[in-house]
Amino acid sequence: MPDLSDVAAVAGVSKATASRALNGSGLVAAETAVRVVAAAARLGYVPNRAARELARGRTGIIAIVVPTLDNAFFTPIVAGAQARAEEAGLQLTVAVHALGSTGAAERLARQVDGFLLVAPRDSDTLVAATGSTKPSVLVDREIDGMTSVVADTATAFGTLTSRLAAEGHDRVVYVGGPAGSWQDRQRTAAVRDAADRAGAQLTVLGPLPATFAAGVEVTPAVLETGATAVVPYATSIGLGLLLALRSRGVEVPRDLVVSTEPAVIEALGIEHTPAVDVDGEELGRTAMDLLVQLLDGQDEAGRQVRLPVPVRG
Amino acid sequence: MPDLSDVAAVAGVSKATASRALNGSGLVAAETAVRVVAAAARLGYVPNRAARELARGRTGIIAIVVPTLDNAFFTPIVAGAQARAEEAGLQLTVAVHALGSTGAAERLARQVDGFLLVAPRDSDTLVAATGSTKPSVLVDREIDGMTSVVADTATAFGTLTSRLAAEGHDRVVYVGGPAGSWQDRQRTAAVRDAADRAGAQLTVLGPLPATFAAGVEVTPAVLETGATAVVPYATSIGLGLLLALRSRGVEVPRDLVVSTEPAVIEALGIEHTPAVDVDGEELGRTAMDLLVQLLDGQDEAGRQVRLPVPVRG
DNA sequence: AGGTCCGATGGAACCGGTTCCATCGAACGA
DNA sequence: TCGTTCGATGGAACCGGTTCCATCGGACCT
Repeated sequence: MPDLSDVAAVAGVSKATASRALNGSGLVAAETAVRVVAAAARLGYVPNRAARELARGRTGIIAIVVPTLDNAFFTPIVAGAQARAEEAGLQLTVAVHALGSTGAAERLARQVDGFLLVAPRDSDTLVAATGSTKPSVLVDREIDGMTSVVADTATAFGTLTSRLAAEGHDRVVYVGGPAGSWQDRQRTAAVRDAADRAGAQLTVLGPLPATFAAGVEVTPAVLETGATAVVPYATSIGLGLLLALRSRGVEVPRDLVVSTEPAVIEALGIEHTPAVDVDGEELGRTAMDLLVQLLDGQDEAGRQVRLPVPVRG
Repeated sequence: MPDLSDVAAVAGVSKATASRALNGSGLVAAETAVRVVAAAARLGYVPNRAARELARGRTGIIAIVVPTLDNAFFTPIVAGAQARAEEAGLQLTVAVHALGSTGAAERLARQVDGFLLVAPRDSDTLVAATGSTKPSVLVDREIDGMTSVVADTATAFGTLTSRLAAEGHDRVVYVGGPAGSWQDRQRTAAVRDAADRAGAQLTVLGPLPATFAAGVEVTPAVLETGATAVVPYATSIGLGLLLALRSRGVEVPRDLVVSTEPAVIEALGIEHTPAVDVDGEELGRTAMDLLVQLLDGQDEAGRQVRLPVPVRG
């Protein structure tokens, strides 16, 4: 395995210069830099991560903490963050719900440069505590003083509800998401507000996990309300609902309107069913961008970004 | 931040002894060890990962390479592997489909101690090449000479097909999985074999991605075959199929039998629909166990484990 | 009682980079 | 023309552990 000394020797310079040349510090003469880079390429030199970490005092690793992997909503976020991390020369390690477990977050904090906290369901104080150990960016949750990026689904859910009401649905059900979910609280408030404003009657069900099975299971409760439109917290719930409704012979969207993922609605040939469309990858990318800026000291903690969410259909 | 020297100083021993005591090498006097451990605890000492890696020449990181995160089947595998990794004091980093992309696998290889290659869809030679850079365990694929663990779904799919045929279904459709999938090849062969043996007519559709949307989209083709039973490659495909069939007024399982995830079948109140039940977490755990044994030199590469897969319903 | 062997421990080299500080030469100004 | 300054480079310390090798003292053997 070639070594920095090997590269330096081949290029005819010292380790110090070789290091500077390869990291683009700009303090090396242009032609020297070229020579070093060429030598590195020829030898197939790959820097030793551990040595670099030790010398720099930084790990180059970012932890992305998600509450669960069950929810398909999180995977595009991870993918988006991953893509940006790679561009920035950072590694991403996925941790599932480390905040609650005793000491896990503290231990993790020593091994990473920063956190991406995705939709944590813990208390504000606990989240803030974790966030203060290392530069952190919140995703899909806002807490004063912490940098965050959220999909503005609350507004979208409000719009959706207003539109349904305008189309004549005067009894609406909102099927809520996981307990402790900040987004669920925002959406519930927005839906309630829109329903009140339009004079529609609203029933709120939940909390329940954002899974297909939960959607299937909640169906009887939904039908009991006598509502003609359903707004589910997540796509997965909506799909379970849809399948269970069809299985019971309820025609969608004639008898009941369910809003869910546009792609599936289209594939099923359902028309006139409005739905919200969240771009998870964009969320992940933005979060990582914000974190990189924090790490570089280009930005102070506390910035709050809201990505607009279109309502389609 | 307390240092190993600090711990040593407090315990009244040298760095060397402190190191040995904390790593349980057994070469330290019992009482000395106790003293060191106590000192470390009191100071809140946490070893510096980078320094340890550099000195040991090992990273303590395992990469789990999955072809995509779209497929819900992979998340329990990751979760299972993660759990075992934690127990073994290893970190797990998730990489999406790094094998194909140029040089990505080589770069990754330098930063990890081993690979968990989950259902890779590349050629045998490419997979073997990656596997030879570091100790590796294949999941849901077998290649001669490489350690692997697979869910024996081929047998389960065969059993399933036989059972369907025995129940009177003489026209069966197998809806195949992703292109290049080893499991898909195994299952196709097993299903074909069982169908032939039972004298049933078999149509094979695919390849297609293991997604809900794909299940919805393939439905017309399934109905065209005139079959009375469908065996889908994955649960997600089965669910899409189920929803689309119900949407078209096809009664399941009266008019058509679809085999998919037991939990959902139960929730929908469908009876008499056999299905295979893969334990992804177990797969992940076993894979990590095998890898740990490889790393410890307790085992030679090449061992092949097959986990039995029950057919339920 | 003297020599040998072994267990416990300390000193120091080493892993492979980064970066501070010193040095050197050339260009520039007086 | 000589001194000053600045850019480029090299030497060496350092990051924080691990581990080889040497040392030391006590128990055991003859």
